[in-house]
Amino acid sequence: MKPDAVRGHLDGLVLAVLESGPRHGYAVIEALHARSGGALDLPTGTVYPALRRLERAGWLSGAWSTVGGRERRTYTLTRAGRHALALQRTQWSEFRFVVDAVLGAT
Amino acid sequence: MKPDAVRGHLDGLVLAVLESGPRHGYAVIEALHARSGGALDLPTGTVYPALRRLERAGWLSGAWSTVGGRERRTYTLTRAGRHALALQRTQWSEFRFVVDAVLGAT
DNA sequence: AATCTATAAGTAGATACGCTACCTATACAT
DNA sequence: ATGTATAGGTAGCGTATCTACTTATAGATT
Repeated sequence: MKPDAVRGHLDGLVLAVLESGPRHGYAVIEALHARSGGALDLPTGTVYPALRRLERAGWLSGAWSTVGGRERRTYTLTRAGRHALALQRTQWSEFRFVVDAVLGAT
Repeated sequence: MKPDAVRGHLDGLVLAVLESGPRHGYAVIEALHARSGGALDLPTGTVYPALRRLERAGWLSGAWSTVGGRERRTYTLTRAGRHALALQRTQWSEFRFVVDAVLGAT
């Protein structure tokens, strides 16, 4: 997987793994890794800023807690986030269709 | 189609429309538009620099000609370009699979 | 005791690339 | 004379992702 491929699609991916329940950043990275069959191994420097960005956008709400002596920031999908996720899915669907058509996905 | 979606995938799209034969830049834009069912309407400021970049990479070879009083730069897919296109296709295939898996393309 | 690994959060800065907004020019239709 | 389609291009912006780094705790290993 070339580095820049996820660009423009990361938001949807992050929102999707938070759909099944709240997670903290590190767990989001692990979930992306797991659900992609190991293909996605995104660095913290990519995911943490993305989570903050999505929080600023009102799609996630973040809350601090302490678990096992470690600080965690747990993110929960907001109602707006659910709508955003739905939009991301339709946009992905359209994009996939377009690229398939042009690329000649035989 | 949101602006940045094609990022990281444009090269493959351009190479793909040149697979069926040489085209000049303007015709590449039109071909992308047509083959995407109108979804892709990429500005010259996106496509022209991309063509130059692909030429520098050795994937295209460009040549000037004059048709109907207008200057044209016609781009032809090189052998390396064909290999690059094949690679782009497999990478797209993988990427699509991964995003589908994470996004839960139900 | 010291070191390593896993877990957990983050920031700073660089890079790349697509986009916006321009400019130039010819042919042809209005 | 103006507008539209065709054809080429550049300059600079924005920003999302990546690289590389820091800080910290818990537990395992040496």
